[in-house]
Amino acid sequence: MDDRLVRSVGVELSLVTVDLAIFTIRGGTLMILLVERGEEPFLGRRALPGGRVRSGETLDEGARRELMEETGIDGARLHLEQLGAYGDPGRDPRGRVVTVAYLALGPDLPEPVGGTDAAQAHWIPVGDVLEGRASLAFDHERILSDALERIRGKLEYTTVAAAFCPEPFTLTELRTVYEVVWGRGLDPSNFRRKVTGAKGFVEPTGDQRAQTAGRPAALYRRGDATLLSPPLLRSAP
Amino acid sequence: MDDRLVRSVGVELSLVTVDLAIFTIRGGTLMILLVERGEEPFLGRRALPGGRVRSGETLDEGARRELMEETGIDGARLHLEQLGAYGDPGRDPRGRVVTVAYLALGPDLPEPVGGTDAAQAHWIPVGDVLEGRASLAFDHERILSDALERIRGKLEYTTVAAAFCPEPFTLTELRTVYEVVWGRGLDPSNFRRKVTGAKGFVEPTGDQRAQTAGRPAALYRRGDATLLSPPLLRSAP
DNA sequence: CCAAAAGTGTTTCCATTACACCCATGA
DNA sequence: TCATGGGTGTAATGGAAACACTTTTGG
Repeated sequence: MDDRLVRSVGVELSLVTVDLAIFTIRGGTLMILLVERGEEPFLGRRALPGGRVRSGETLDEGARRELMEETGIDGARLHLEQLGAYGDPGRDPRGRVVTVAYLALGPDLPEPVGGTDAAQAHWIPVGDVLEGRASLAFDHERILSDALERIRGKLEYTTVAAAFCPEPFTLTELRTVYEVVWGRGLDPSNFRRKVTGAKGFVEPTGDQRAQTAGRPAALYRRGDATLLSPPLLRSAP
Repeated sequence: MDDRLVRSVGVELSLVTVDLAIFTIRGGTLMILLVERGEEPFLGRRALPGGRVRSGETLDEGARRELMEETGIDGARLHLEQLGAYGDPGRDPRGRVVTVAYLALGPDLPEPVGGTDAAQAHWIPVGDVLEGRASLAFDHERILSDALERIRGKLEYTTVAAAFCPEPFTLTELRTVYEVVWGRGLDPSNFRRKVTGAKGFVEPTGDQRAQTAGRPAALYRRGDATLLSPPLLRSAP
């Protein structure tokens, strides 16, 4: 985008983009999907997938389209919600770019096979980014930490945790979601009571899954409820 | 904004605005600050105050500036937080306008004396709008109801309720905030225990305030804490 | 002294915690 | 039969709900 061009039209216009913070859990680790930038600025640096919003689409539609284009993931299967707008004047060296960040959660998703964009997407442990072992383009680290904080909070009073589990799932798998996101162990028996007692959180399928060892676990699918009340608090009392 | 102009520059550019949902409580009623539009589209219709984001400022700064310009309120004294971005293609008949909505809460604020804009701002009961007795421009009714739902939720697990109270305040005043926003009565004695027991929610000033009748109430000011844990749930159990 | 509003005490109830224990399966 | 993980039972804890009761003021 040419900054002079924008000034010439008389009113301040901005480029509006969507950026996606897509999370999944693989092997007991919380992962974020990042692309390697194929152009300036921040060429070669990792970034959240995203792109321009097109003229006919809503912001949500733009987010789903970018999700598909950059990662090959069908947004219909994911939990997708808006996180917020980020528009500091200095966040993009090319000029004013306002981005609307989205938060997406999905069950163990495949390693994306190069989207239509040249950029290749990869799953990276969230810890690697937050502890400084990988630095992101633009203000994407800020977006990532806001997204993570949002998830941590939402696990308390909603049923979104189930969005991380491929159906059908066991209660241990669901509990692992909480443990990985909160970085804290939960008592299996109390967790079970809470989840099965909350109407509409999970529905038993009636089937079981055999493990390599131990008693087979009952299988569940997601229920209709989205809110969890009373909440399941993360604070250790 | 001229739609053809925007198309002519080759990439999709948008007008980015901020809109403010500013709430206060006056006389036991939750009020929202609305302006009467002085220009097309929606001329004469009520709308949330707001305006264009300027090139050098952050979104937050733009929100505070518009707050000052349109209402004469100094944003430093208010709780102000971003609500989210609204960018449906049809939301403004002039073309694509993405707005970043902000939520502001303040203690019984004065009736604004006409800002720099021609539009005059007035406090309107939120109920009048939500029950259809006043209809708003653009998608501002949607923004208003999202803002209200955000406040209702935030009262549960944060101390923002105190932002509605002019300091110093009594616990009855603080409780009234909850009752007005939630539309439900709370037990005064249990409320008192909860609030005074939560570290950093309110600090006693040591003073008292005499009422027209009854025992004088102790006065408090806001404490340092922003989070309230365990939360104060709105659901009647 | 009475009404009104602030503030305290107490009992009951319910959810969560912590932890002991039982169950079902593979090796 | 033993190790392993799934699942149940239960007593102790702590917060919240309900409501009776006391205190302090103005009329």
